[in-house]
This record gives sequence, structure tokens and C-alpha cells, in this order.
Amino acid sequence: MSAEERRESVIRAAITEFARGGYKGTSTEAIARRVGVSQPYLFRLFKNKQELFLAAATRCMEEIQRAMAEAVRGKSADEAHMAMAEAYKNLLSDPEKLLLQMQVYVAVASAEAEGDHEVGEAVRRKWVELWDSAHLALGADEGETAEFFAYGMLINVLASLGFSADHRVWGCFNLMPMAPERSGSPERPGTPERPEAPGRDSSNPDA
Amino acid sequence: MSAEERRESVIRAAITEFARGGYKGTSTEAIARRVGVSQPYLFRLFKNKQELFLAAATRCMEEIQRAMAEAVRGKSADEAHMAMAEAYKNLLSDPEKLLLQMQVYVAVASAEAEGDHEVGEAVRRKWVELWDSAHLALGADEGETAEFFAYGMLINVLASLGFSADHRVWGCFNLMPMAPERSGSPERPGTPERPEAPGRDSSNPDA
DNA sequence: AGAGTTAGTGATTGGCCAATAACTTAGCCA
DNA sequence: TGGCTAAGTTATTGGCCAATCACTAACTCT
Repeated sequence: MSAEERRESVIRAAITEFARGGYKGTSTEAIARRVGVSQPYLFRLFKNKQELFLAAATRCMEEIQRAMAEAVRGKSADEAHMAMAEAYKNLLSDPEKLLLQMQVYVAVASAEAEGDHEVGEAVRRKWVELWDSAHLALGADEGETAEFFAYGMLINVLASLGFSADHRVWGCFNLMPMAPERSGSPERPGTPERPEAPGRDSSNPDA
Repeated sequence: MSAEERRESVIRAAITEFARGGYKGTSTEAIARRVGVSQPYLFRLFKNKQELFLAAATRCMEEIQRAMAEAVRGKSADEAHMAMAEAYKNLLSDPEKLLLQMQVYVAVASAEAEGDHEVGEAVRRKWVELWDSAHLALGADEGETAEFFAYGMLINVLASLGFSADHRVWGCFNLMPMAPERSGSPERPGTPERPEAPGRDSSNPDA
């Protein structure tokens, strides 16, 4: 297997493991085991643990950005908000990306508290990129963008806390397309069916 | 100093340290040092690290709940949303509680991933309590409550990422009372002045 | 005075973990 | 055939950290 392919599968594994354990709580050993490779070999592919984490974080945010962009393809400006909201809610079916996001946020906070601004810089850059691309897709309305992200972050938190799919706190997302009082159609969009339960599993190691 | 007083100051110190380092990233040694007490003594006051963390987490959420309740005291139902939003934004002047919240969320996710549901149960219970009390204060409108929490979580994330106070991503919170299109007064509330910079410091150890 | 309790410390231990160094194996190509 | 490179391993080290144990100093009550 080529180094580039390995790097790729290491990033996949790192996303899974870091999402579950966080930066400090994940051993490079665990990631290596998931890839099926020896632990020291990771340090051939990545300078150190932090760089590996950053690679996983970056990838995760890129994938979310891509998912949002894809969701609005071919949609009118009026439909964009709901399409993106729907797409974001669909991430709940496999909350890995949502959890990793949260882990990244706190990892940045911790790093900054220790005087390390490197990760922070990189993550903030990516985050603003994501913000701007959503902003554009939503028709460049400042308040609407903020609202979209606000509800997105609420989803992240509820997912992190592991509220079961049928808990009342999820209620608001069943009744409305994520943006309660938003835009055009006054009639309710036909029951935007919730994706299957956001339950936690621990199967399928990725080669 | 009585054990109860000690316990109290340990919780204060734990809040600060866990907010910065997270569960895994904070050593009991660091907490003990901040209190000015030996590390083993912490284990007289708390069964183990997790219980100490839980105590800090619980306390933090209680304080936020109290701050929200206080903010709406004497306010009419119409003013409640803005008052609470303002109060929550004021937490940015000392983001410790916001950061700890985030650390708690991911700690729950990590614990659950390892099969430990104890912390999760406790935190979810507290969270729902907070939700319900805000729900009540806001006049028991489901969507409004969700919106309030959504913007709150966005604030948490932006604070964690350490965006400086004048960054554009904060923009939406300057123009509006947190709830953009909300409620009564059509005229803008007179420039809800932002609290001083959410910069990170590392001073004042609490005895 | 002296027994009991409360608040606290010093020393240690066993386990984990990031990172390095040194070695190995397999293909390739001339 | 033999040297080069790329992919990978085993062994190890130095550091950190939660938790336990055994000990001590002060205060209180009778």
C-alpha cells in the first residue's frame, strides 16, 4: 500500500478515534490498531500527534463543507436553507463528524490556554471558510447564516450529550426545518423524517 | 479550614482547570496546586477524578441556571428573551463557564463511547433542568426556547475557538439581542454593548 | 492527661503513552 | 546480482499521572 493511501486510511481512523476520545483521550496506539499498522509508523506519516489531529480536524470540516455545498446544488435561494438544514440533520445518522467537531473546538480552547496558537489559527481559518460558504449559499444574509450555525451547534451539543432520538429536546427539529420562522412557505414542510437513531456503536474498524 | 470549605474551593479550582484542560487534559496535581493543597488530599474530598469533574460540571450548570433566573427577575414575558440573551452574552467577559460547558459535553460523549453512562445521565438531567427553567422563563414557547439555546451554543463554540471580540463572526450578536427577528419592539435595542474582550488570561489562582 | 477525630502531607507504585532509534522485508531496475 | 528505495516492525525510553498507604500535627471533649 502506498504511503499516500496509508495516510488516507490513517486520517479516516483518526477521525473515528478522536471523535470518541478527544485529543488527549485518544492514544496513537488506538489509531494505529484501527488502521492495522504499528504505532511508530504513524510518525512516519505525520510529524507528531498534533499534526495528525489537525489533519483529521481539517478533513472533517472539509467534508461538512462539501456536504452542505452538495445539498444546495440545483436548489433555489429559497430552498437553500431547508436543504442545508436537512443535510446537517442527516449527519446525525452517523454522528462521528459532529462529535469530532466538538472535540476540535475544545482542543483549540485547551491549546490556546497553553499558549499554542497553531491549531487555533488553522481551525479558525477553516471555520470561517465554512461560514462564508454557507453564508453565500444562503443568499448572504448575515442573520440567516448565524441562525443556521446556531441551530447546527445546538445539534452538535445534543448529539454529544447523547440524548436519544425521541427525547423532547429534539422536538423543535421535528416540527420545523431547523429554521422555525424562516422564509417562504407558510405551511409546514411535510414531516421532515428524522434519520435513524443517533445511537452510539463501536463496530467496523476501517482498514 | 473545614472540609466543607475545602471542598468548595476545590470545586472552584476544578472549574478553572477543567475549563482550560478538559477532563483528560487536567491533572489532579494541577487542581491541587491551585487550591494550595497536596494532590492526595483531593481523594479524601472526592472519591476519584470523575466525581470531582462531575461536581465541577454540576456546579457550573447550576450557576448558569441561577444567572438566567436572576436575569429575568422582575422582567415582563416580552423582555425575558432579551434579558437572558444579554445575561448569557455577559458570560463572555469571563468565558470559564462557557468553556467548561463545552468540555463537559465532549467528556460525556467520550464517557458514553467507553460504555460509562454515569456522567451522561447526570449531565443530561441537569441540562434538561436548565432547558425547562429557560423554557418557563421564556413563556413556554418551544421554538423560542430552542432558538435561545441554539444561539447560546453558538456563543460557546465561538468562545472555544477563541475568535477575538471584534471578529466578523461575532457580528450578528452586536446587531441584535441574540434573537434576530424576535418579539415586541421593532426598533433596535440601543447598542447592547459587548462586554470586554473574551481574551484568555492565566492569572489569579483561587485559594 | 489522653483518647478520638479532623485536616492534612510525603513517598510510592503501576500503568499508559508519545516519540525515537535501529532493524527488516519486498520490490524495482540496470 | 546487488544496490537502492519505500513500507513497515520491534524494542525502548523518559515522562506523566491517578490512586493508595502510612504517617503526623492540631484540636476537642471528658
